Amino acid sequence: MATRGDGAREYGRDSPGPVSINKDLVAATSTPLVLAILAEGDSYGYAILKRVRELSGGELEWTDGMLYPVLHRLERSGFVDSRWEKTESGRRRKYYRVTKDGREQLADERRQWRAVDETLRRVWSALTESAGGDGSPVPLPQRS
Amino acid sequence: MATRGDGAREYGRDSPGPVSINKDLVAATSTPLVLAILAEGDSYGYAILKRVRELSGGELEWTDGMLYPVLHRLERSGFVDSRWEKTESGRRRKYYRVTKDGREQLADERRQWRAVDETLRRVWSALTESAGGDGSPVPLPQRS
DNA sequence: TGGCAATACATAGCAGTACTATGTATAATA
DNA sequence: TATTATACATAGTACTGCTATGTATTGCCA
Repeated sequence: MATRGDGAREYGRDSPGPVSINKDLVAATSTPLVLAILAEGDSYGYAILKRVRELSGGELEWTDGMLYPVLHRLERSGFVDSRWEKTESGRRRKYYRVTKDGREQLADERRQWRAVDETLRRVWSALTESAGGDGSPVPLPQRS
Repeated sequence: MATRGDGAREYGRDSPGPVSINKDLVAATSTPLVLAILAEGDSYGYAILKRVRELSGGELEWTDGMLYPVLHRLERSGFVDSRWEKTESGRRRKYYRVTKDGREQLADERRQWRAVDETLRRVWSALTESAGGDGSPVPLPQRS
């Protein structure tokens, strides 16, 4: 059974603001975030989903349908490998583990993120003076 | 004439490391970065390209072929509007100006970026202890 | 005066892919 | 016995980003 379609509403309700992250940003985040979570220790799909929710304070709501393809892609790329395990209760789980290549990839993703983040901060900082720190409509400071 | 295909190499050479930002991250950056640059003041394609290079210290190398579609999309979405102008020398330029909706969108993009950035920082900070601050292979700290 | 680089904008066309919707299955719980 | 939570998987397509390519003018240098 897939999450979302109904479930998401419930969890998102009480978070500071239902920010709802756009497609592109979600896509840009998935690889570094999954690799980083796996770098904390081996894990499996469902647990990763919960960890993402936890780390983001409920702001990021990934569906299982979007996570598994990411995991498969990472495996095809050699950044993670997987093994099946069985809990005492009999439930099967596929555990993922980050490889050496995966750690290198993670380091590279961080470098990229940093480069972009610094660029954005640089251009935003100038704007911030007129805005109230974070966003909000901005009272048209232009003279042109 | 389109940039890149040869040009990029030249500019990228002396930057700290040719980071080369991946597709997804570039896609996630384009809207907030263009809107922010226009929020500094009205501008046009070629100048925006140079401003991106400048702001990123040469790390981000956008081509004109990818910028113009972004500009057109922003205009279709009502986040910017445009006007033709002519320089003294006779060269025509299309100036873009961020609209009120565009400023709201920019604020929202910043909120999203912040949410995601904080999530990544949270999970990365734990990893950083074992790594050398930024990236580099990481000496396998796991006990499992 | 010829040629190249820089400036300036535009888009066809397709390759690539992210996600929704949907499926299966078991354990726990009410 | 019905529902929720746990657990994984993928077909199919809707979407879109970018490369490659086109046009045109100005300025510079040899």
